[in-house]
Amino acid sequence: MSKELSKTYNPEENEKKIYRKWEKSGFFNPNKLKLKKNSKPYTITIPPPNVTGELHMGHAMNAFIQDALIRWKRMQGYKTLWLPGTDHAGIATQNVVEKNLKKQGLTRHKLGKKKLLKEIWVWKDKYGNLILEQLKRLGCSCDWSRTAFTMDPDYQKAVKAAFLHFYNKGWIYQGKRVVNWCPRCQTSLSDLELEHKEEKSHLWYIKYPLVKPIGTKKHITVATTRPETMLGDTAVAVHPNDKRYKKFIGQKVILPLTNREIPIIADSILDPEFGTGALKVTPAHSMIDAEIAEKHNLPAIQVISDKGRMTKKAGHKFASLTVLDAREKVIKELKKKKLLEKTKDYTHQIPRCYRCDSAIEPLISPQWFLKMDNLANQAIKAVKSNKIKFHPKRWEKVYFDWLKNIKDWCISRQIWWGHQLPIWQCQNKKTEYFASDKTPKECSVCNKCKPEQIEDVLDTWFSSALWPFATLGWPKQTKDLKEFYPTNTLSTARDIINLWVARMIFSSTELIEKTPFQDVIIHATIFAKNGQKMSKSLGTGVDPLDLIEQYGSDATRFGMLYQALINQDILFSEENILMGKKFANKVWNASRFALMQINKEKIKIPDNPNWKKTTKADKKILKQLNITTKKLDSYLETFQFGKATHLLYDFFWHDFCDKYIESAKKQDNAQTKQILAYVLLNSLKLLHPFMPFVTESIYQQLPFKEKEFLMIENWPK
RNA sequence: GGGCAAGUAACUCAGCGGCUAGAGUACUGCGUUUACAUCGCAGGAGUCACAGGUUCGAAUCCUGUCUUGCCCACCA
Repeated sequence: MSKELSKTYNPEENEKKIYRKWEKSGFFNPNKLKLKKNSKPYTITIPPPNVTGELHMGHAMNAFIQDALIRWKRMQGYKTLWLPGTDHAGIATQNVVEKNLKKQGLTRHKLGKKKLLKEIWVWKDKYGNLILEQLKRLGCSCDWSRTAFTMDPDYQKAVKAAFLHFYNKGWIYQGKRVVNWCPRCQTSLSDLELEHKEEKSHLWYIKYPLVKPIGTKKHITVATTRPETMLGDTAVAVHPNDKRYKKFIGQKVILPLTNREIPIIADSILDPEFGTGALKVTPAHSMIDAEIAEKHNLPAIQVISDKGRMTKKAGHKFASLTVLDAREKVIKELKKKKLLEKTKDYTHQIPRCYRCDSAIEPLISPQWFLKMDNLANQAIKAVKSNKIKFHPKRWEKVYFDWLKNIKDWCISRQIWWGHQLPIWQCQNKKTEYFASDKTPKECSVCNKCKPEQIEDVLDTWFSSALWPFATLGWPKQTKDLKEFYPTNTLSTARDIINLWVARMIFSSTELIEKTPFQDVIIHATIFAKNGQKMSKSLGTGVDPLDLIEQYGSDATRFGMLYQALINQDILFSEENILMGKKFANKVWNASRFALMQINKEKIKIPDNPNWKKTTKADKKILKQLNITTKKLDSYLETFQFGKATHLLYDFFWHDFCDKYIESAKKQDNAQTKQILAYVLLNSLKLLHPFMPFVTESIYQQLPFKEKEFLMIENWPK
């Protein structure tokens, strides 16, 4: 009863209670909604957080956006499904568990594969759903009965089905290529899994003596940032039009420290401006060098191992040294031989593992690739044709730029946690493989041996790419898939536009021949107030759950969405959350006042009111309510959450509280109270997607109408 | 090297051709009027990064410059 309403709004008390009621009601589940006959579905699948994860501000922002949308649509009468779940997040999760084991003095190799996987599953069960619990504190109205995980048994079937589809099309192949190798994680990585960091280093100028001197020239000088790789050089390359080197082309040099003879070749890929214009070619340890080597048919000599140490092929002096030690030694030796011409300071971007920050070692190694040309075109088409729209539109450029210059996707990883490739190796002919989604009874290569499945697992994004449809049951033609697919809206962060969004799009167009969603919202990234990335170690990180504890969930949501304008960055300021808290309190108190009036007189609110004899103030507020409703819809249709919250704030605080409530105090007649109640009820509806808890909690106090939940009330028109 | 975005009050941001450039926070003063001091009223606070240009009129459009952040890229 209203008498019991406290003078100030107490979120802590209300929020947990209300959430429990919602869950109990079952209305998060679309099948339990009471709907009109022809109601259309509206589906969002959540970007599945990693099972390593804790909720950060980006998650919170995204969750608020999705929940606001789904609540709005639910009230509009759609059959709404917001499907939650988590991602096994291959390398990321394995690394976290390995780190944990390290504390106990264990490594994955000591433990072995079976035990490590067991450990990871234990970890997943313990912490994996933590983030989903946290989403409940944010008020997310997900259908928890459909919670999915990217390694569920059904999901595994989807992954195999997708893989076999690509395989049978001939798009999956094995290749020996230079890949990004993380010596710590002991696996290959895709280009998107790298982080480039600036590093101060040197450019070393090394003299390679000519076999036959040309005039006074006794050597050719190459410039390199990685002198240790010279031990694996198989050529020196110059630009064909470079006048300085024309007569060198076709000659040979003696590779210092190894005394191998290697040719001087010409390739137009070179930049004559860089260094000396002559490039040492190390096909086993550089992508560009491998490309040159392929054209010129040069051999590759692997001098660095997958552990990041020099191999025997580097020569006995260097074998088993770390890369950095080898570098030092090479330079020392060169100096001794007077073959080091000079050293220059040089700053460059070096690639690092996005999960463990180790320096990446380009390494030649056998890997599995997915051909991208056809798939990339499908992805381009889906957006060019406007079947999928990005909001804001500018992000389409990022998407197109990547797809236009795409390379084949290296999908194999040498870790243990993930979906093992359904590829089997013939034990008689070890270079022969075949694919099968079940353990094969016999070898389809030799028909004799017992084939073995290869150890590699899939890039974690291969399975994430199937998320919107695998969670609904694909490849089975389930009821859910028929009803809720394609989904409507995807909301996510800009850093996974290519890593994830693009791959979902082509996976869907290829496997299901439908685009997976219509609208892609790329929400602003949240930075600390100083403009830097939020970081725990720098103490600039903000935990959304701390905010919720301090200000309440509604306040946090409202304050954050208030900042969600079309910008691409948000410098987080807590003042906005404070504003949200004050606003929640204002809503609470305006309602408290209205309730006092209404309760006295047992007011009923007509659904389609036909007011008699309205005053100027009455007319004004009713008109403003109408305008606000229409504007709000138009903002939400274009995903402008910031504008929506600004609008509601101004309407409720200034038009309704400051003006109308004040004049209502003076008017004091039965109809005024009805109007007061009517405007309040409709305001609560409009506010609900942005402040679900406090609005629901007030709604539960309203003395009129048969009612269940504000969550499923009719959206005002 | 290429791209994107941003520079407006002390802070975080609106405004994007025409009202004395606005909001929240912070600040100052005054307020116990049947919701709310998490409030109300009033107030101070800004060469709208800089320089040119278009226009009757520019924070807003164009050109250039500077500063900052982010992304992409095989310059060894």
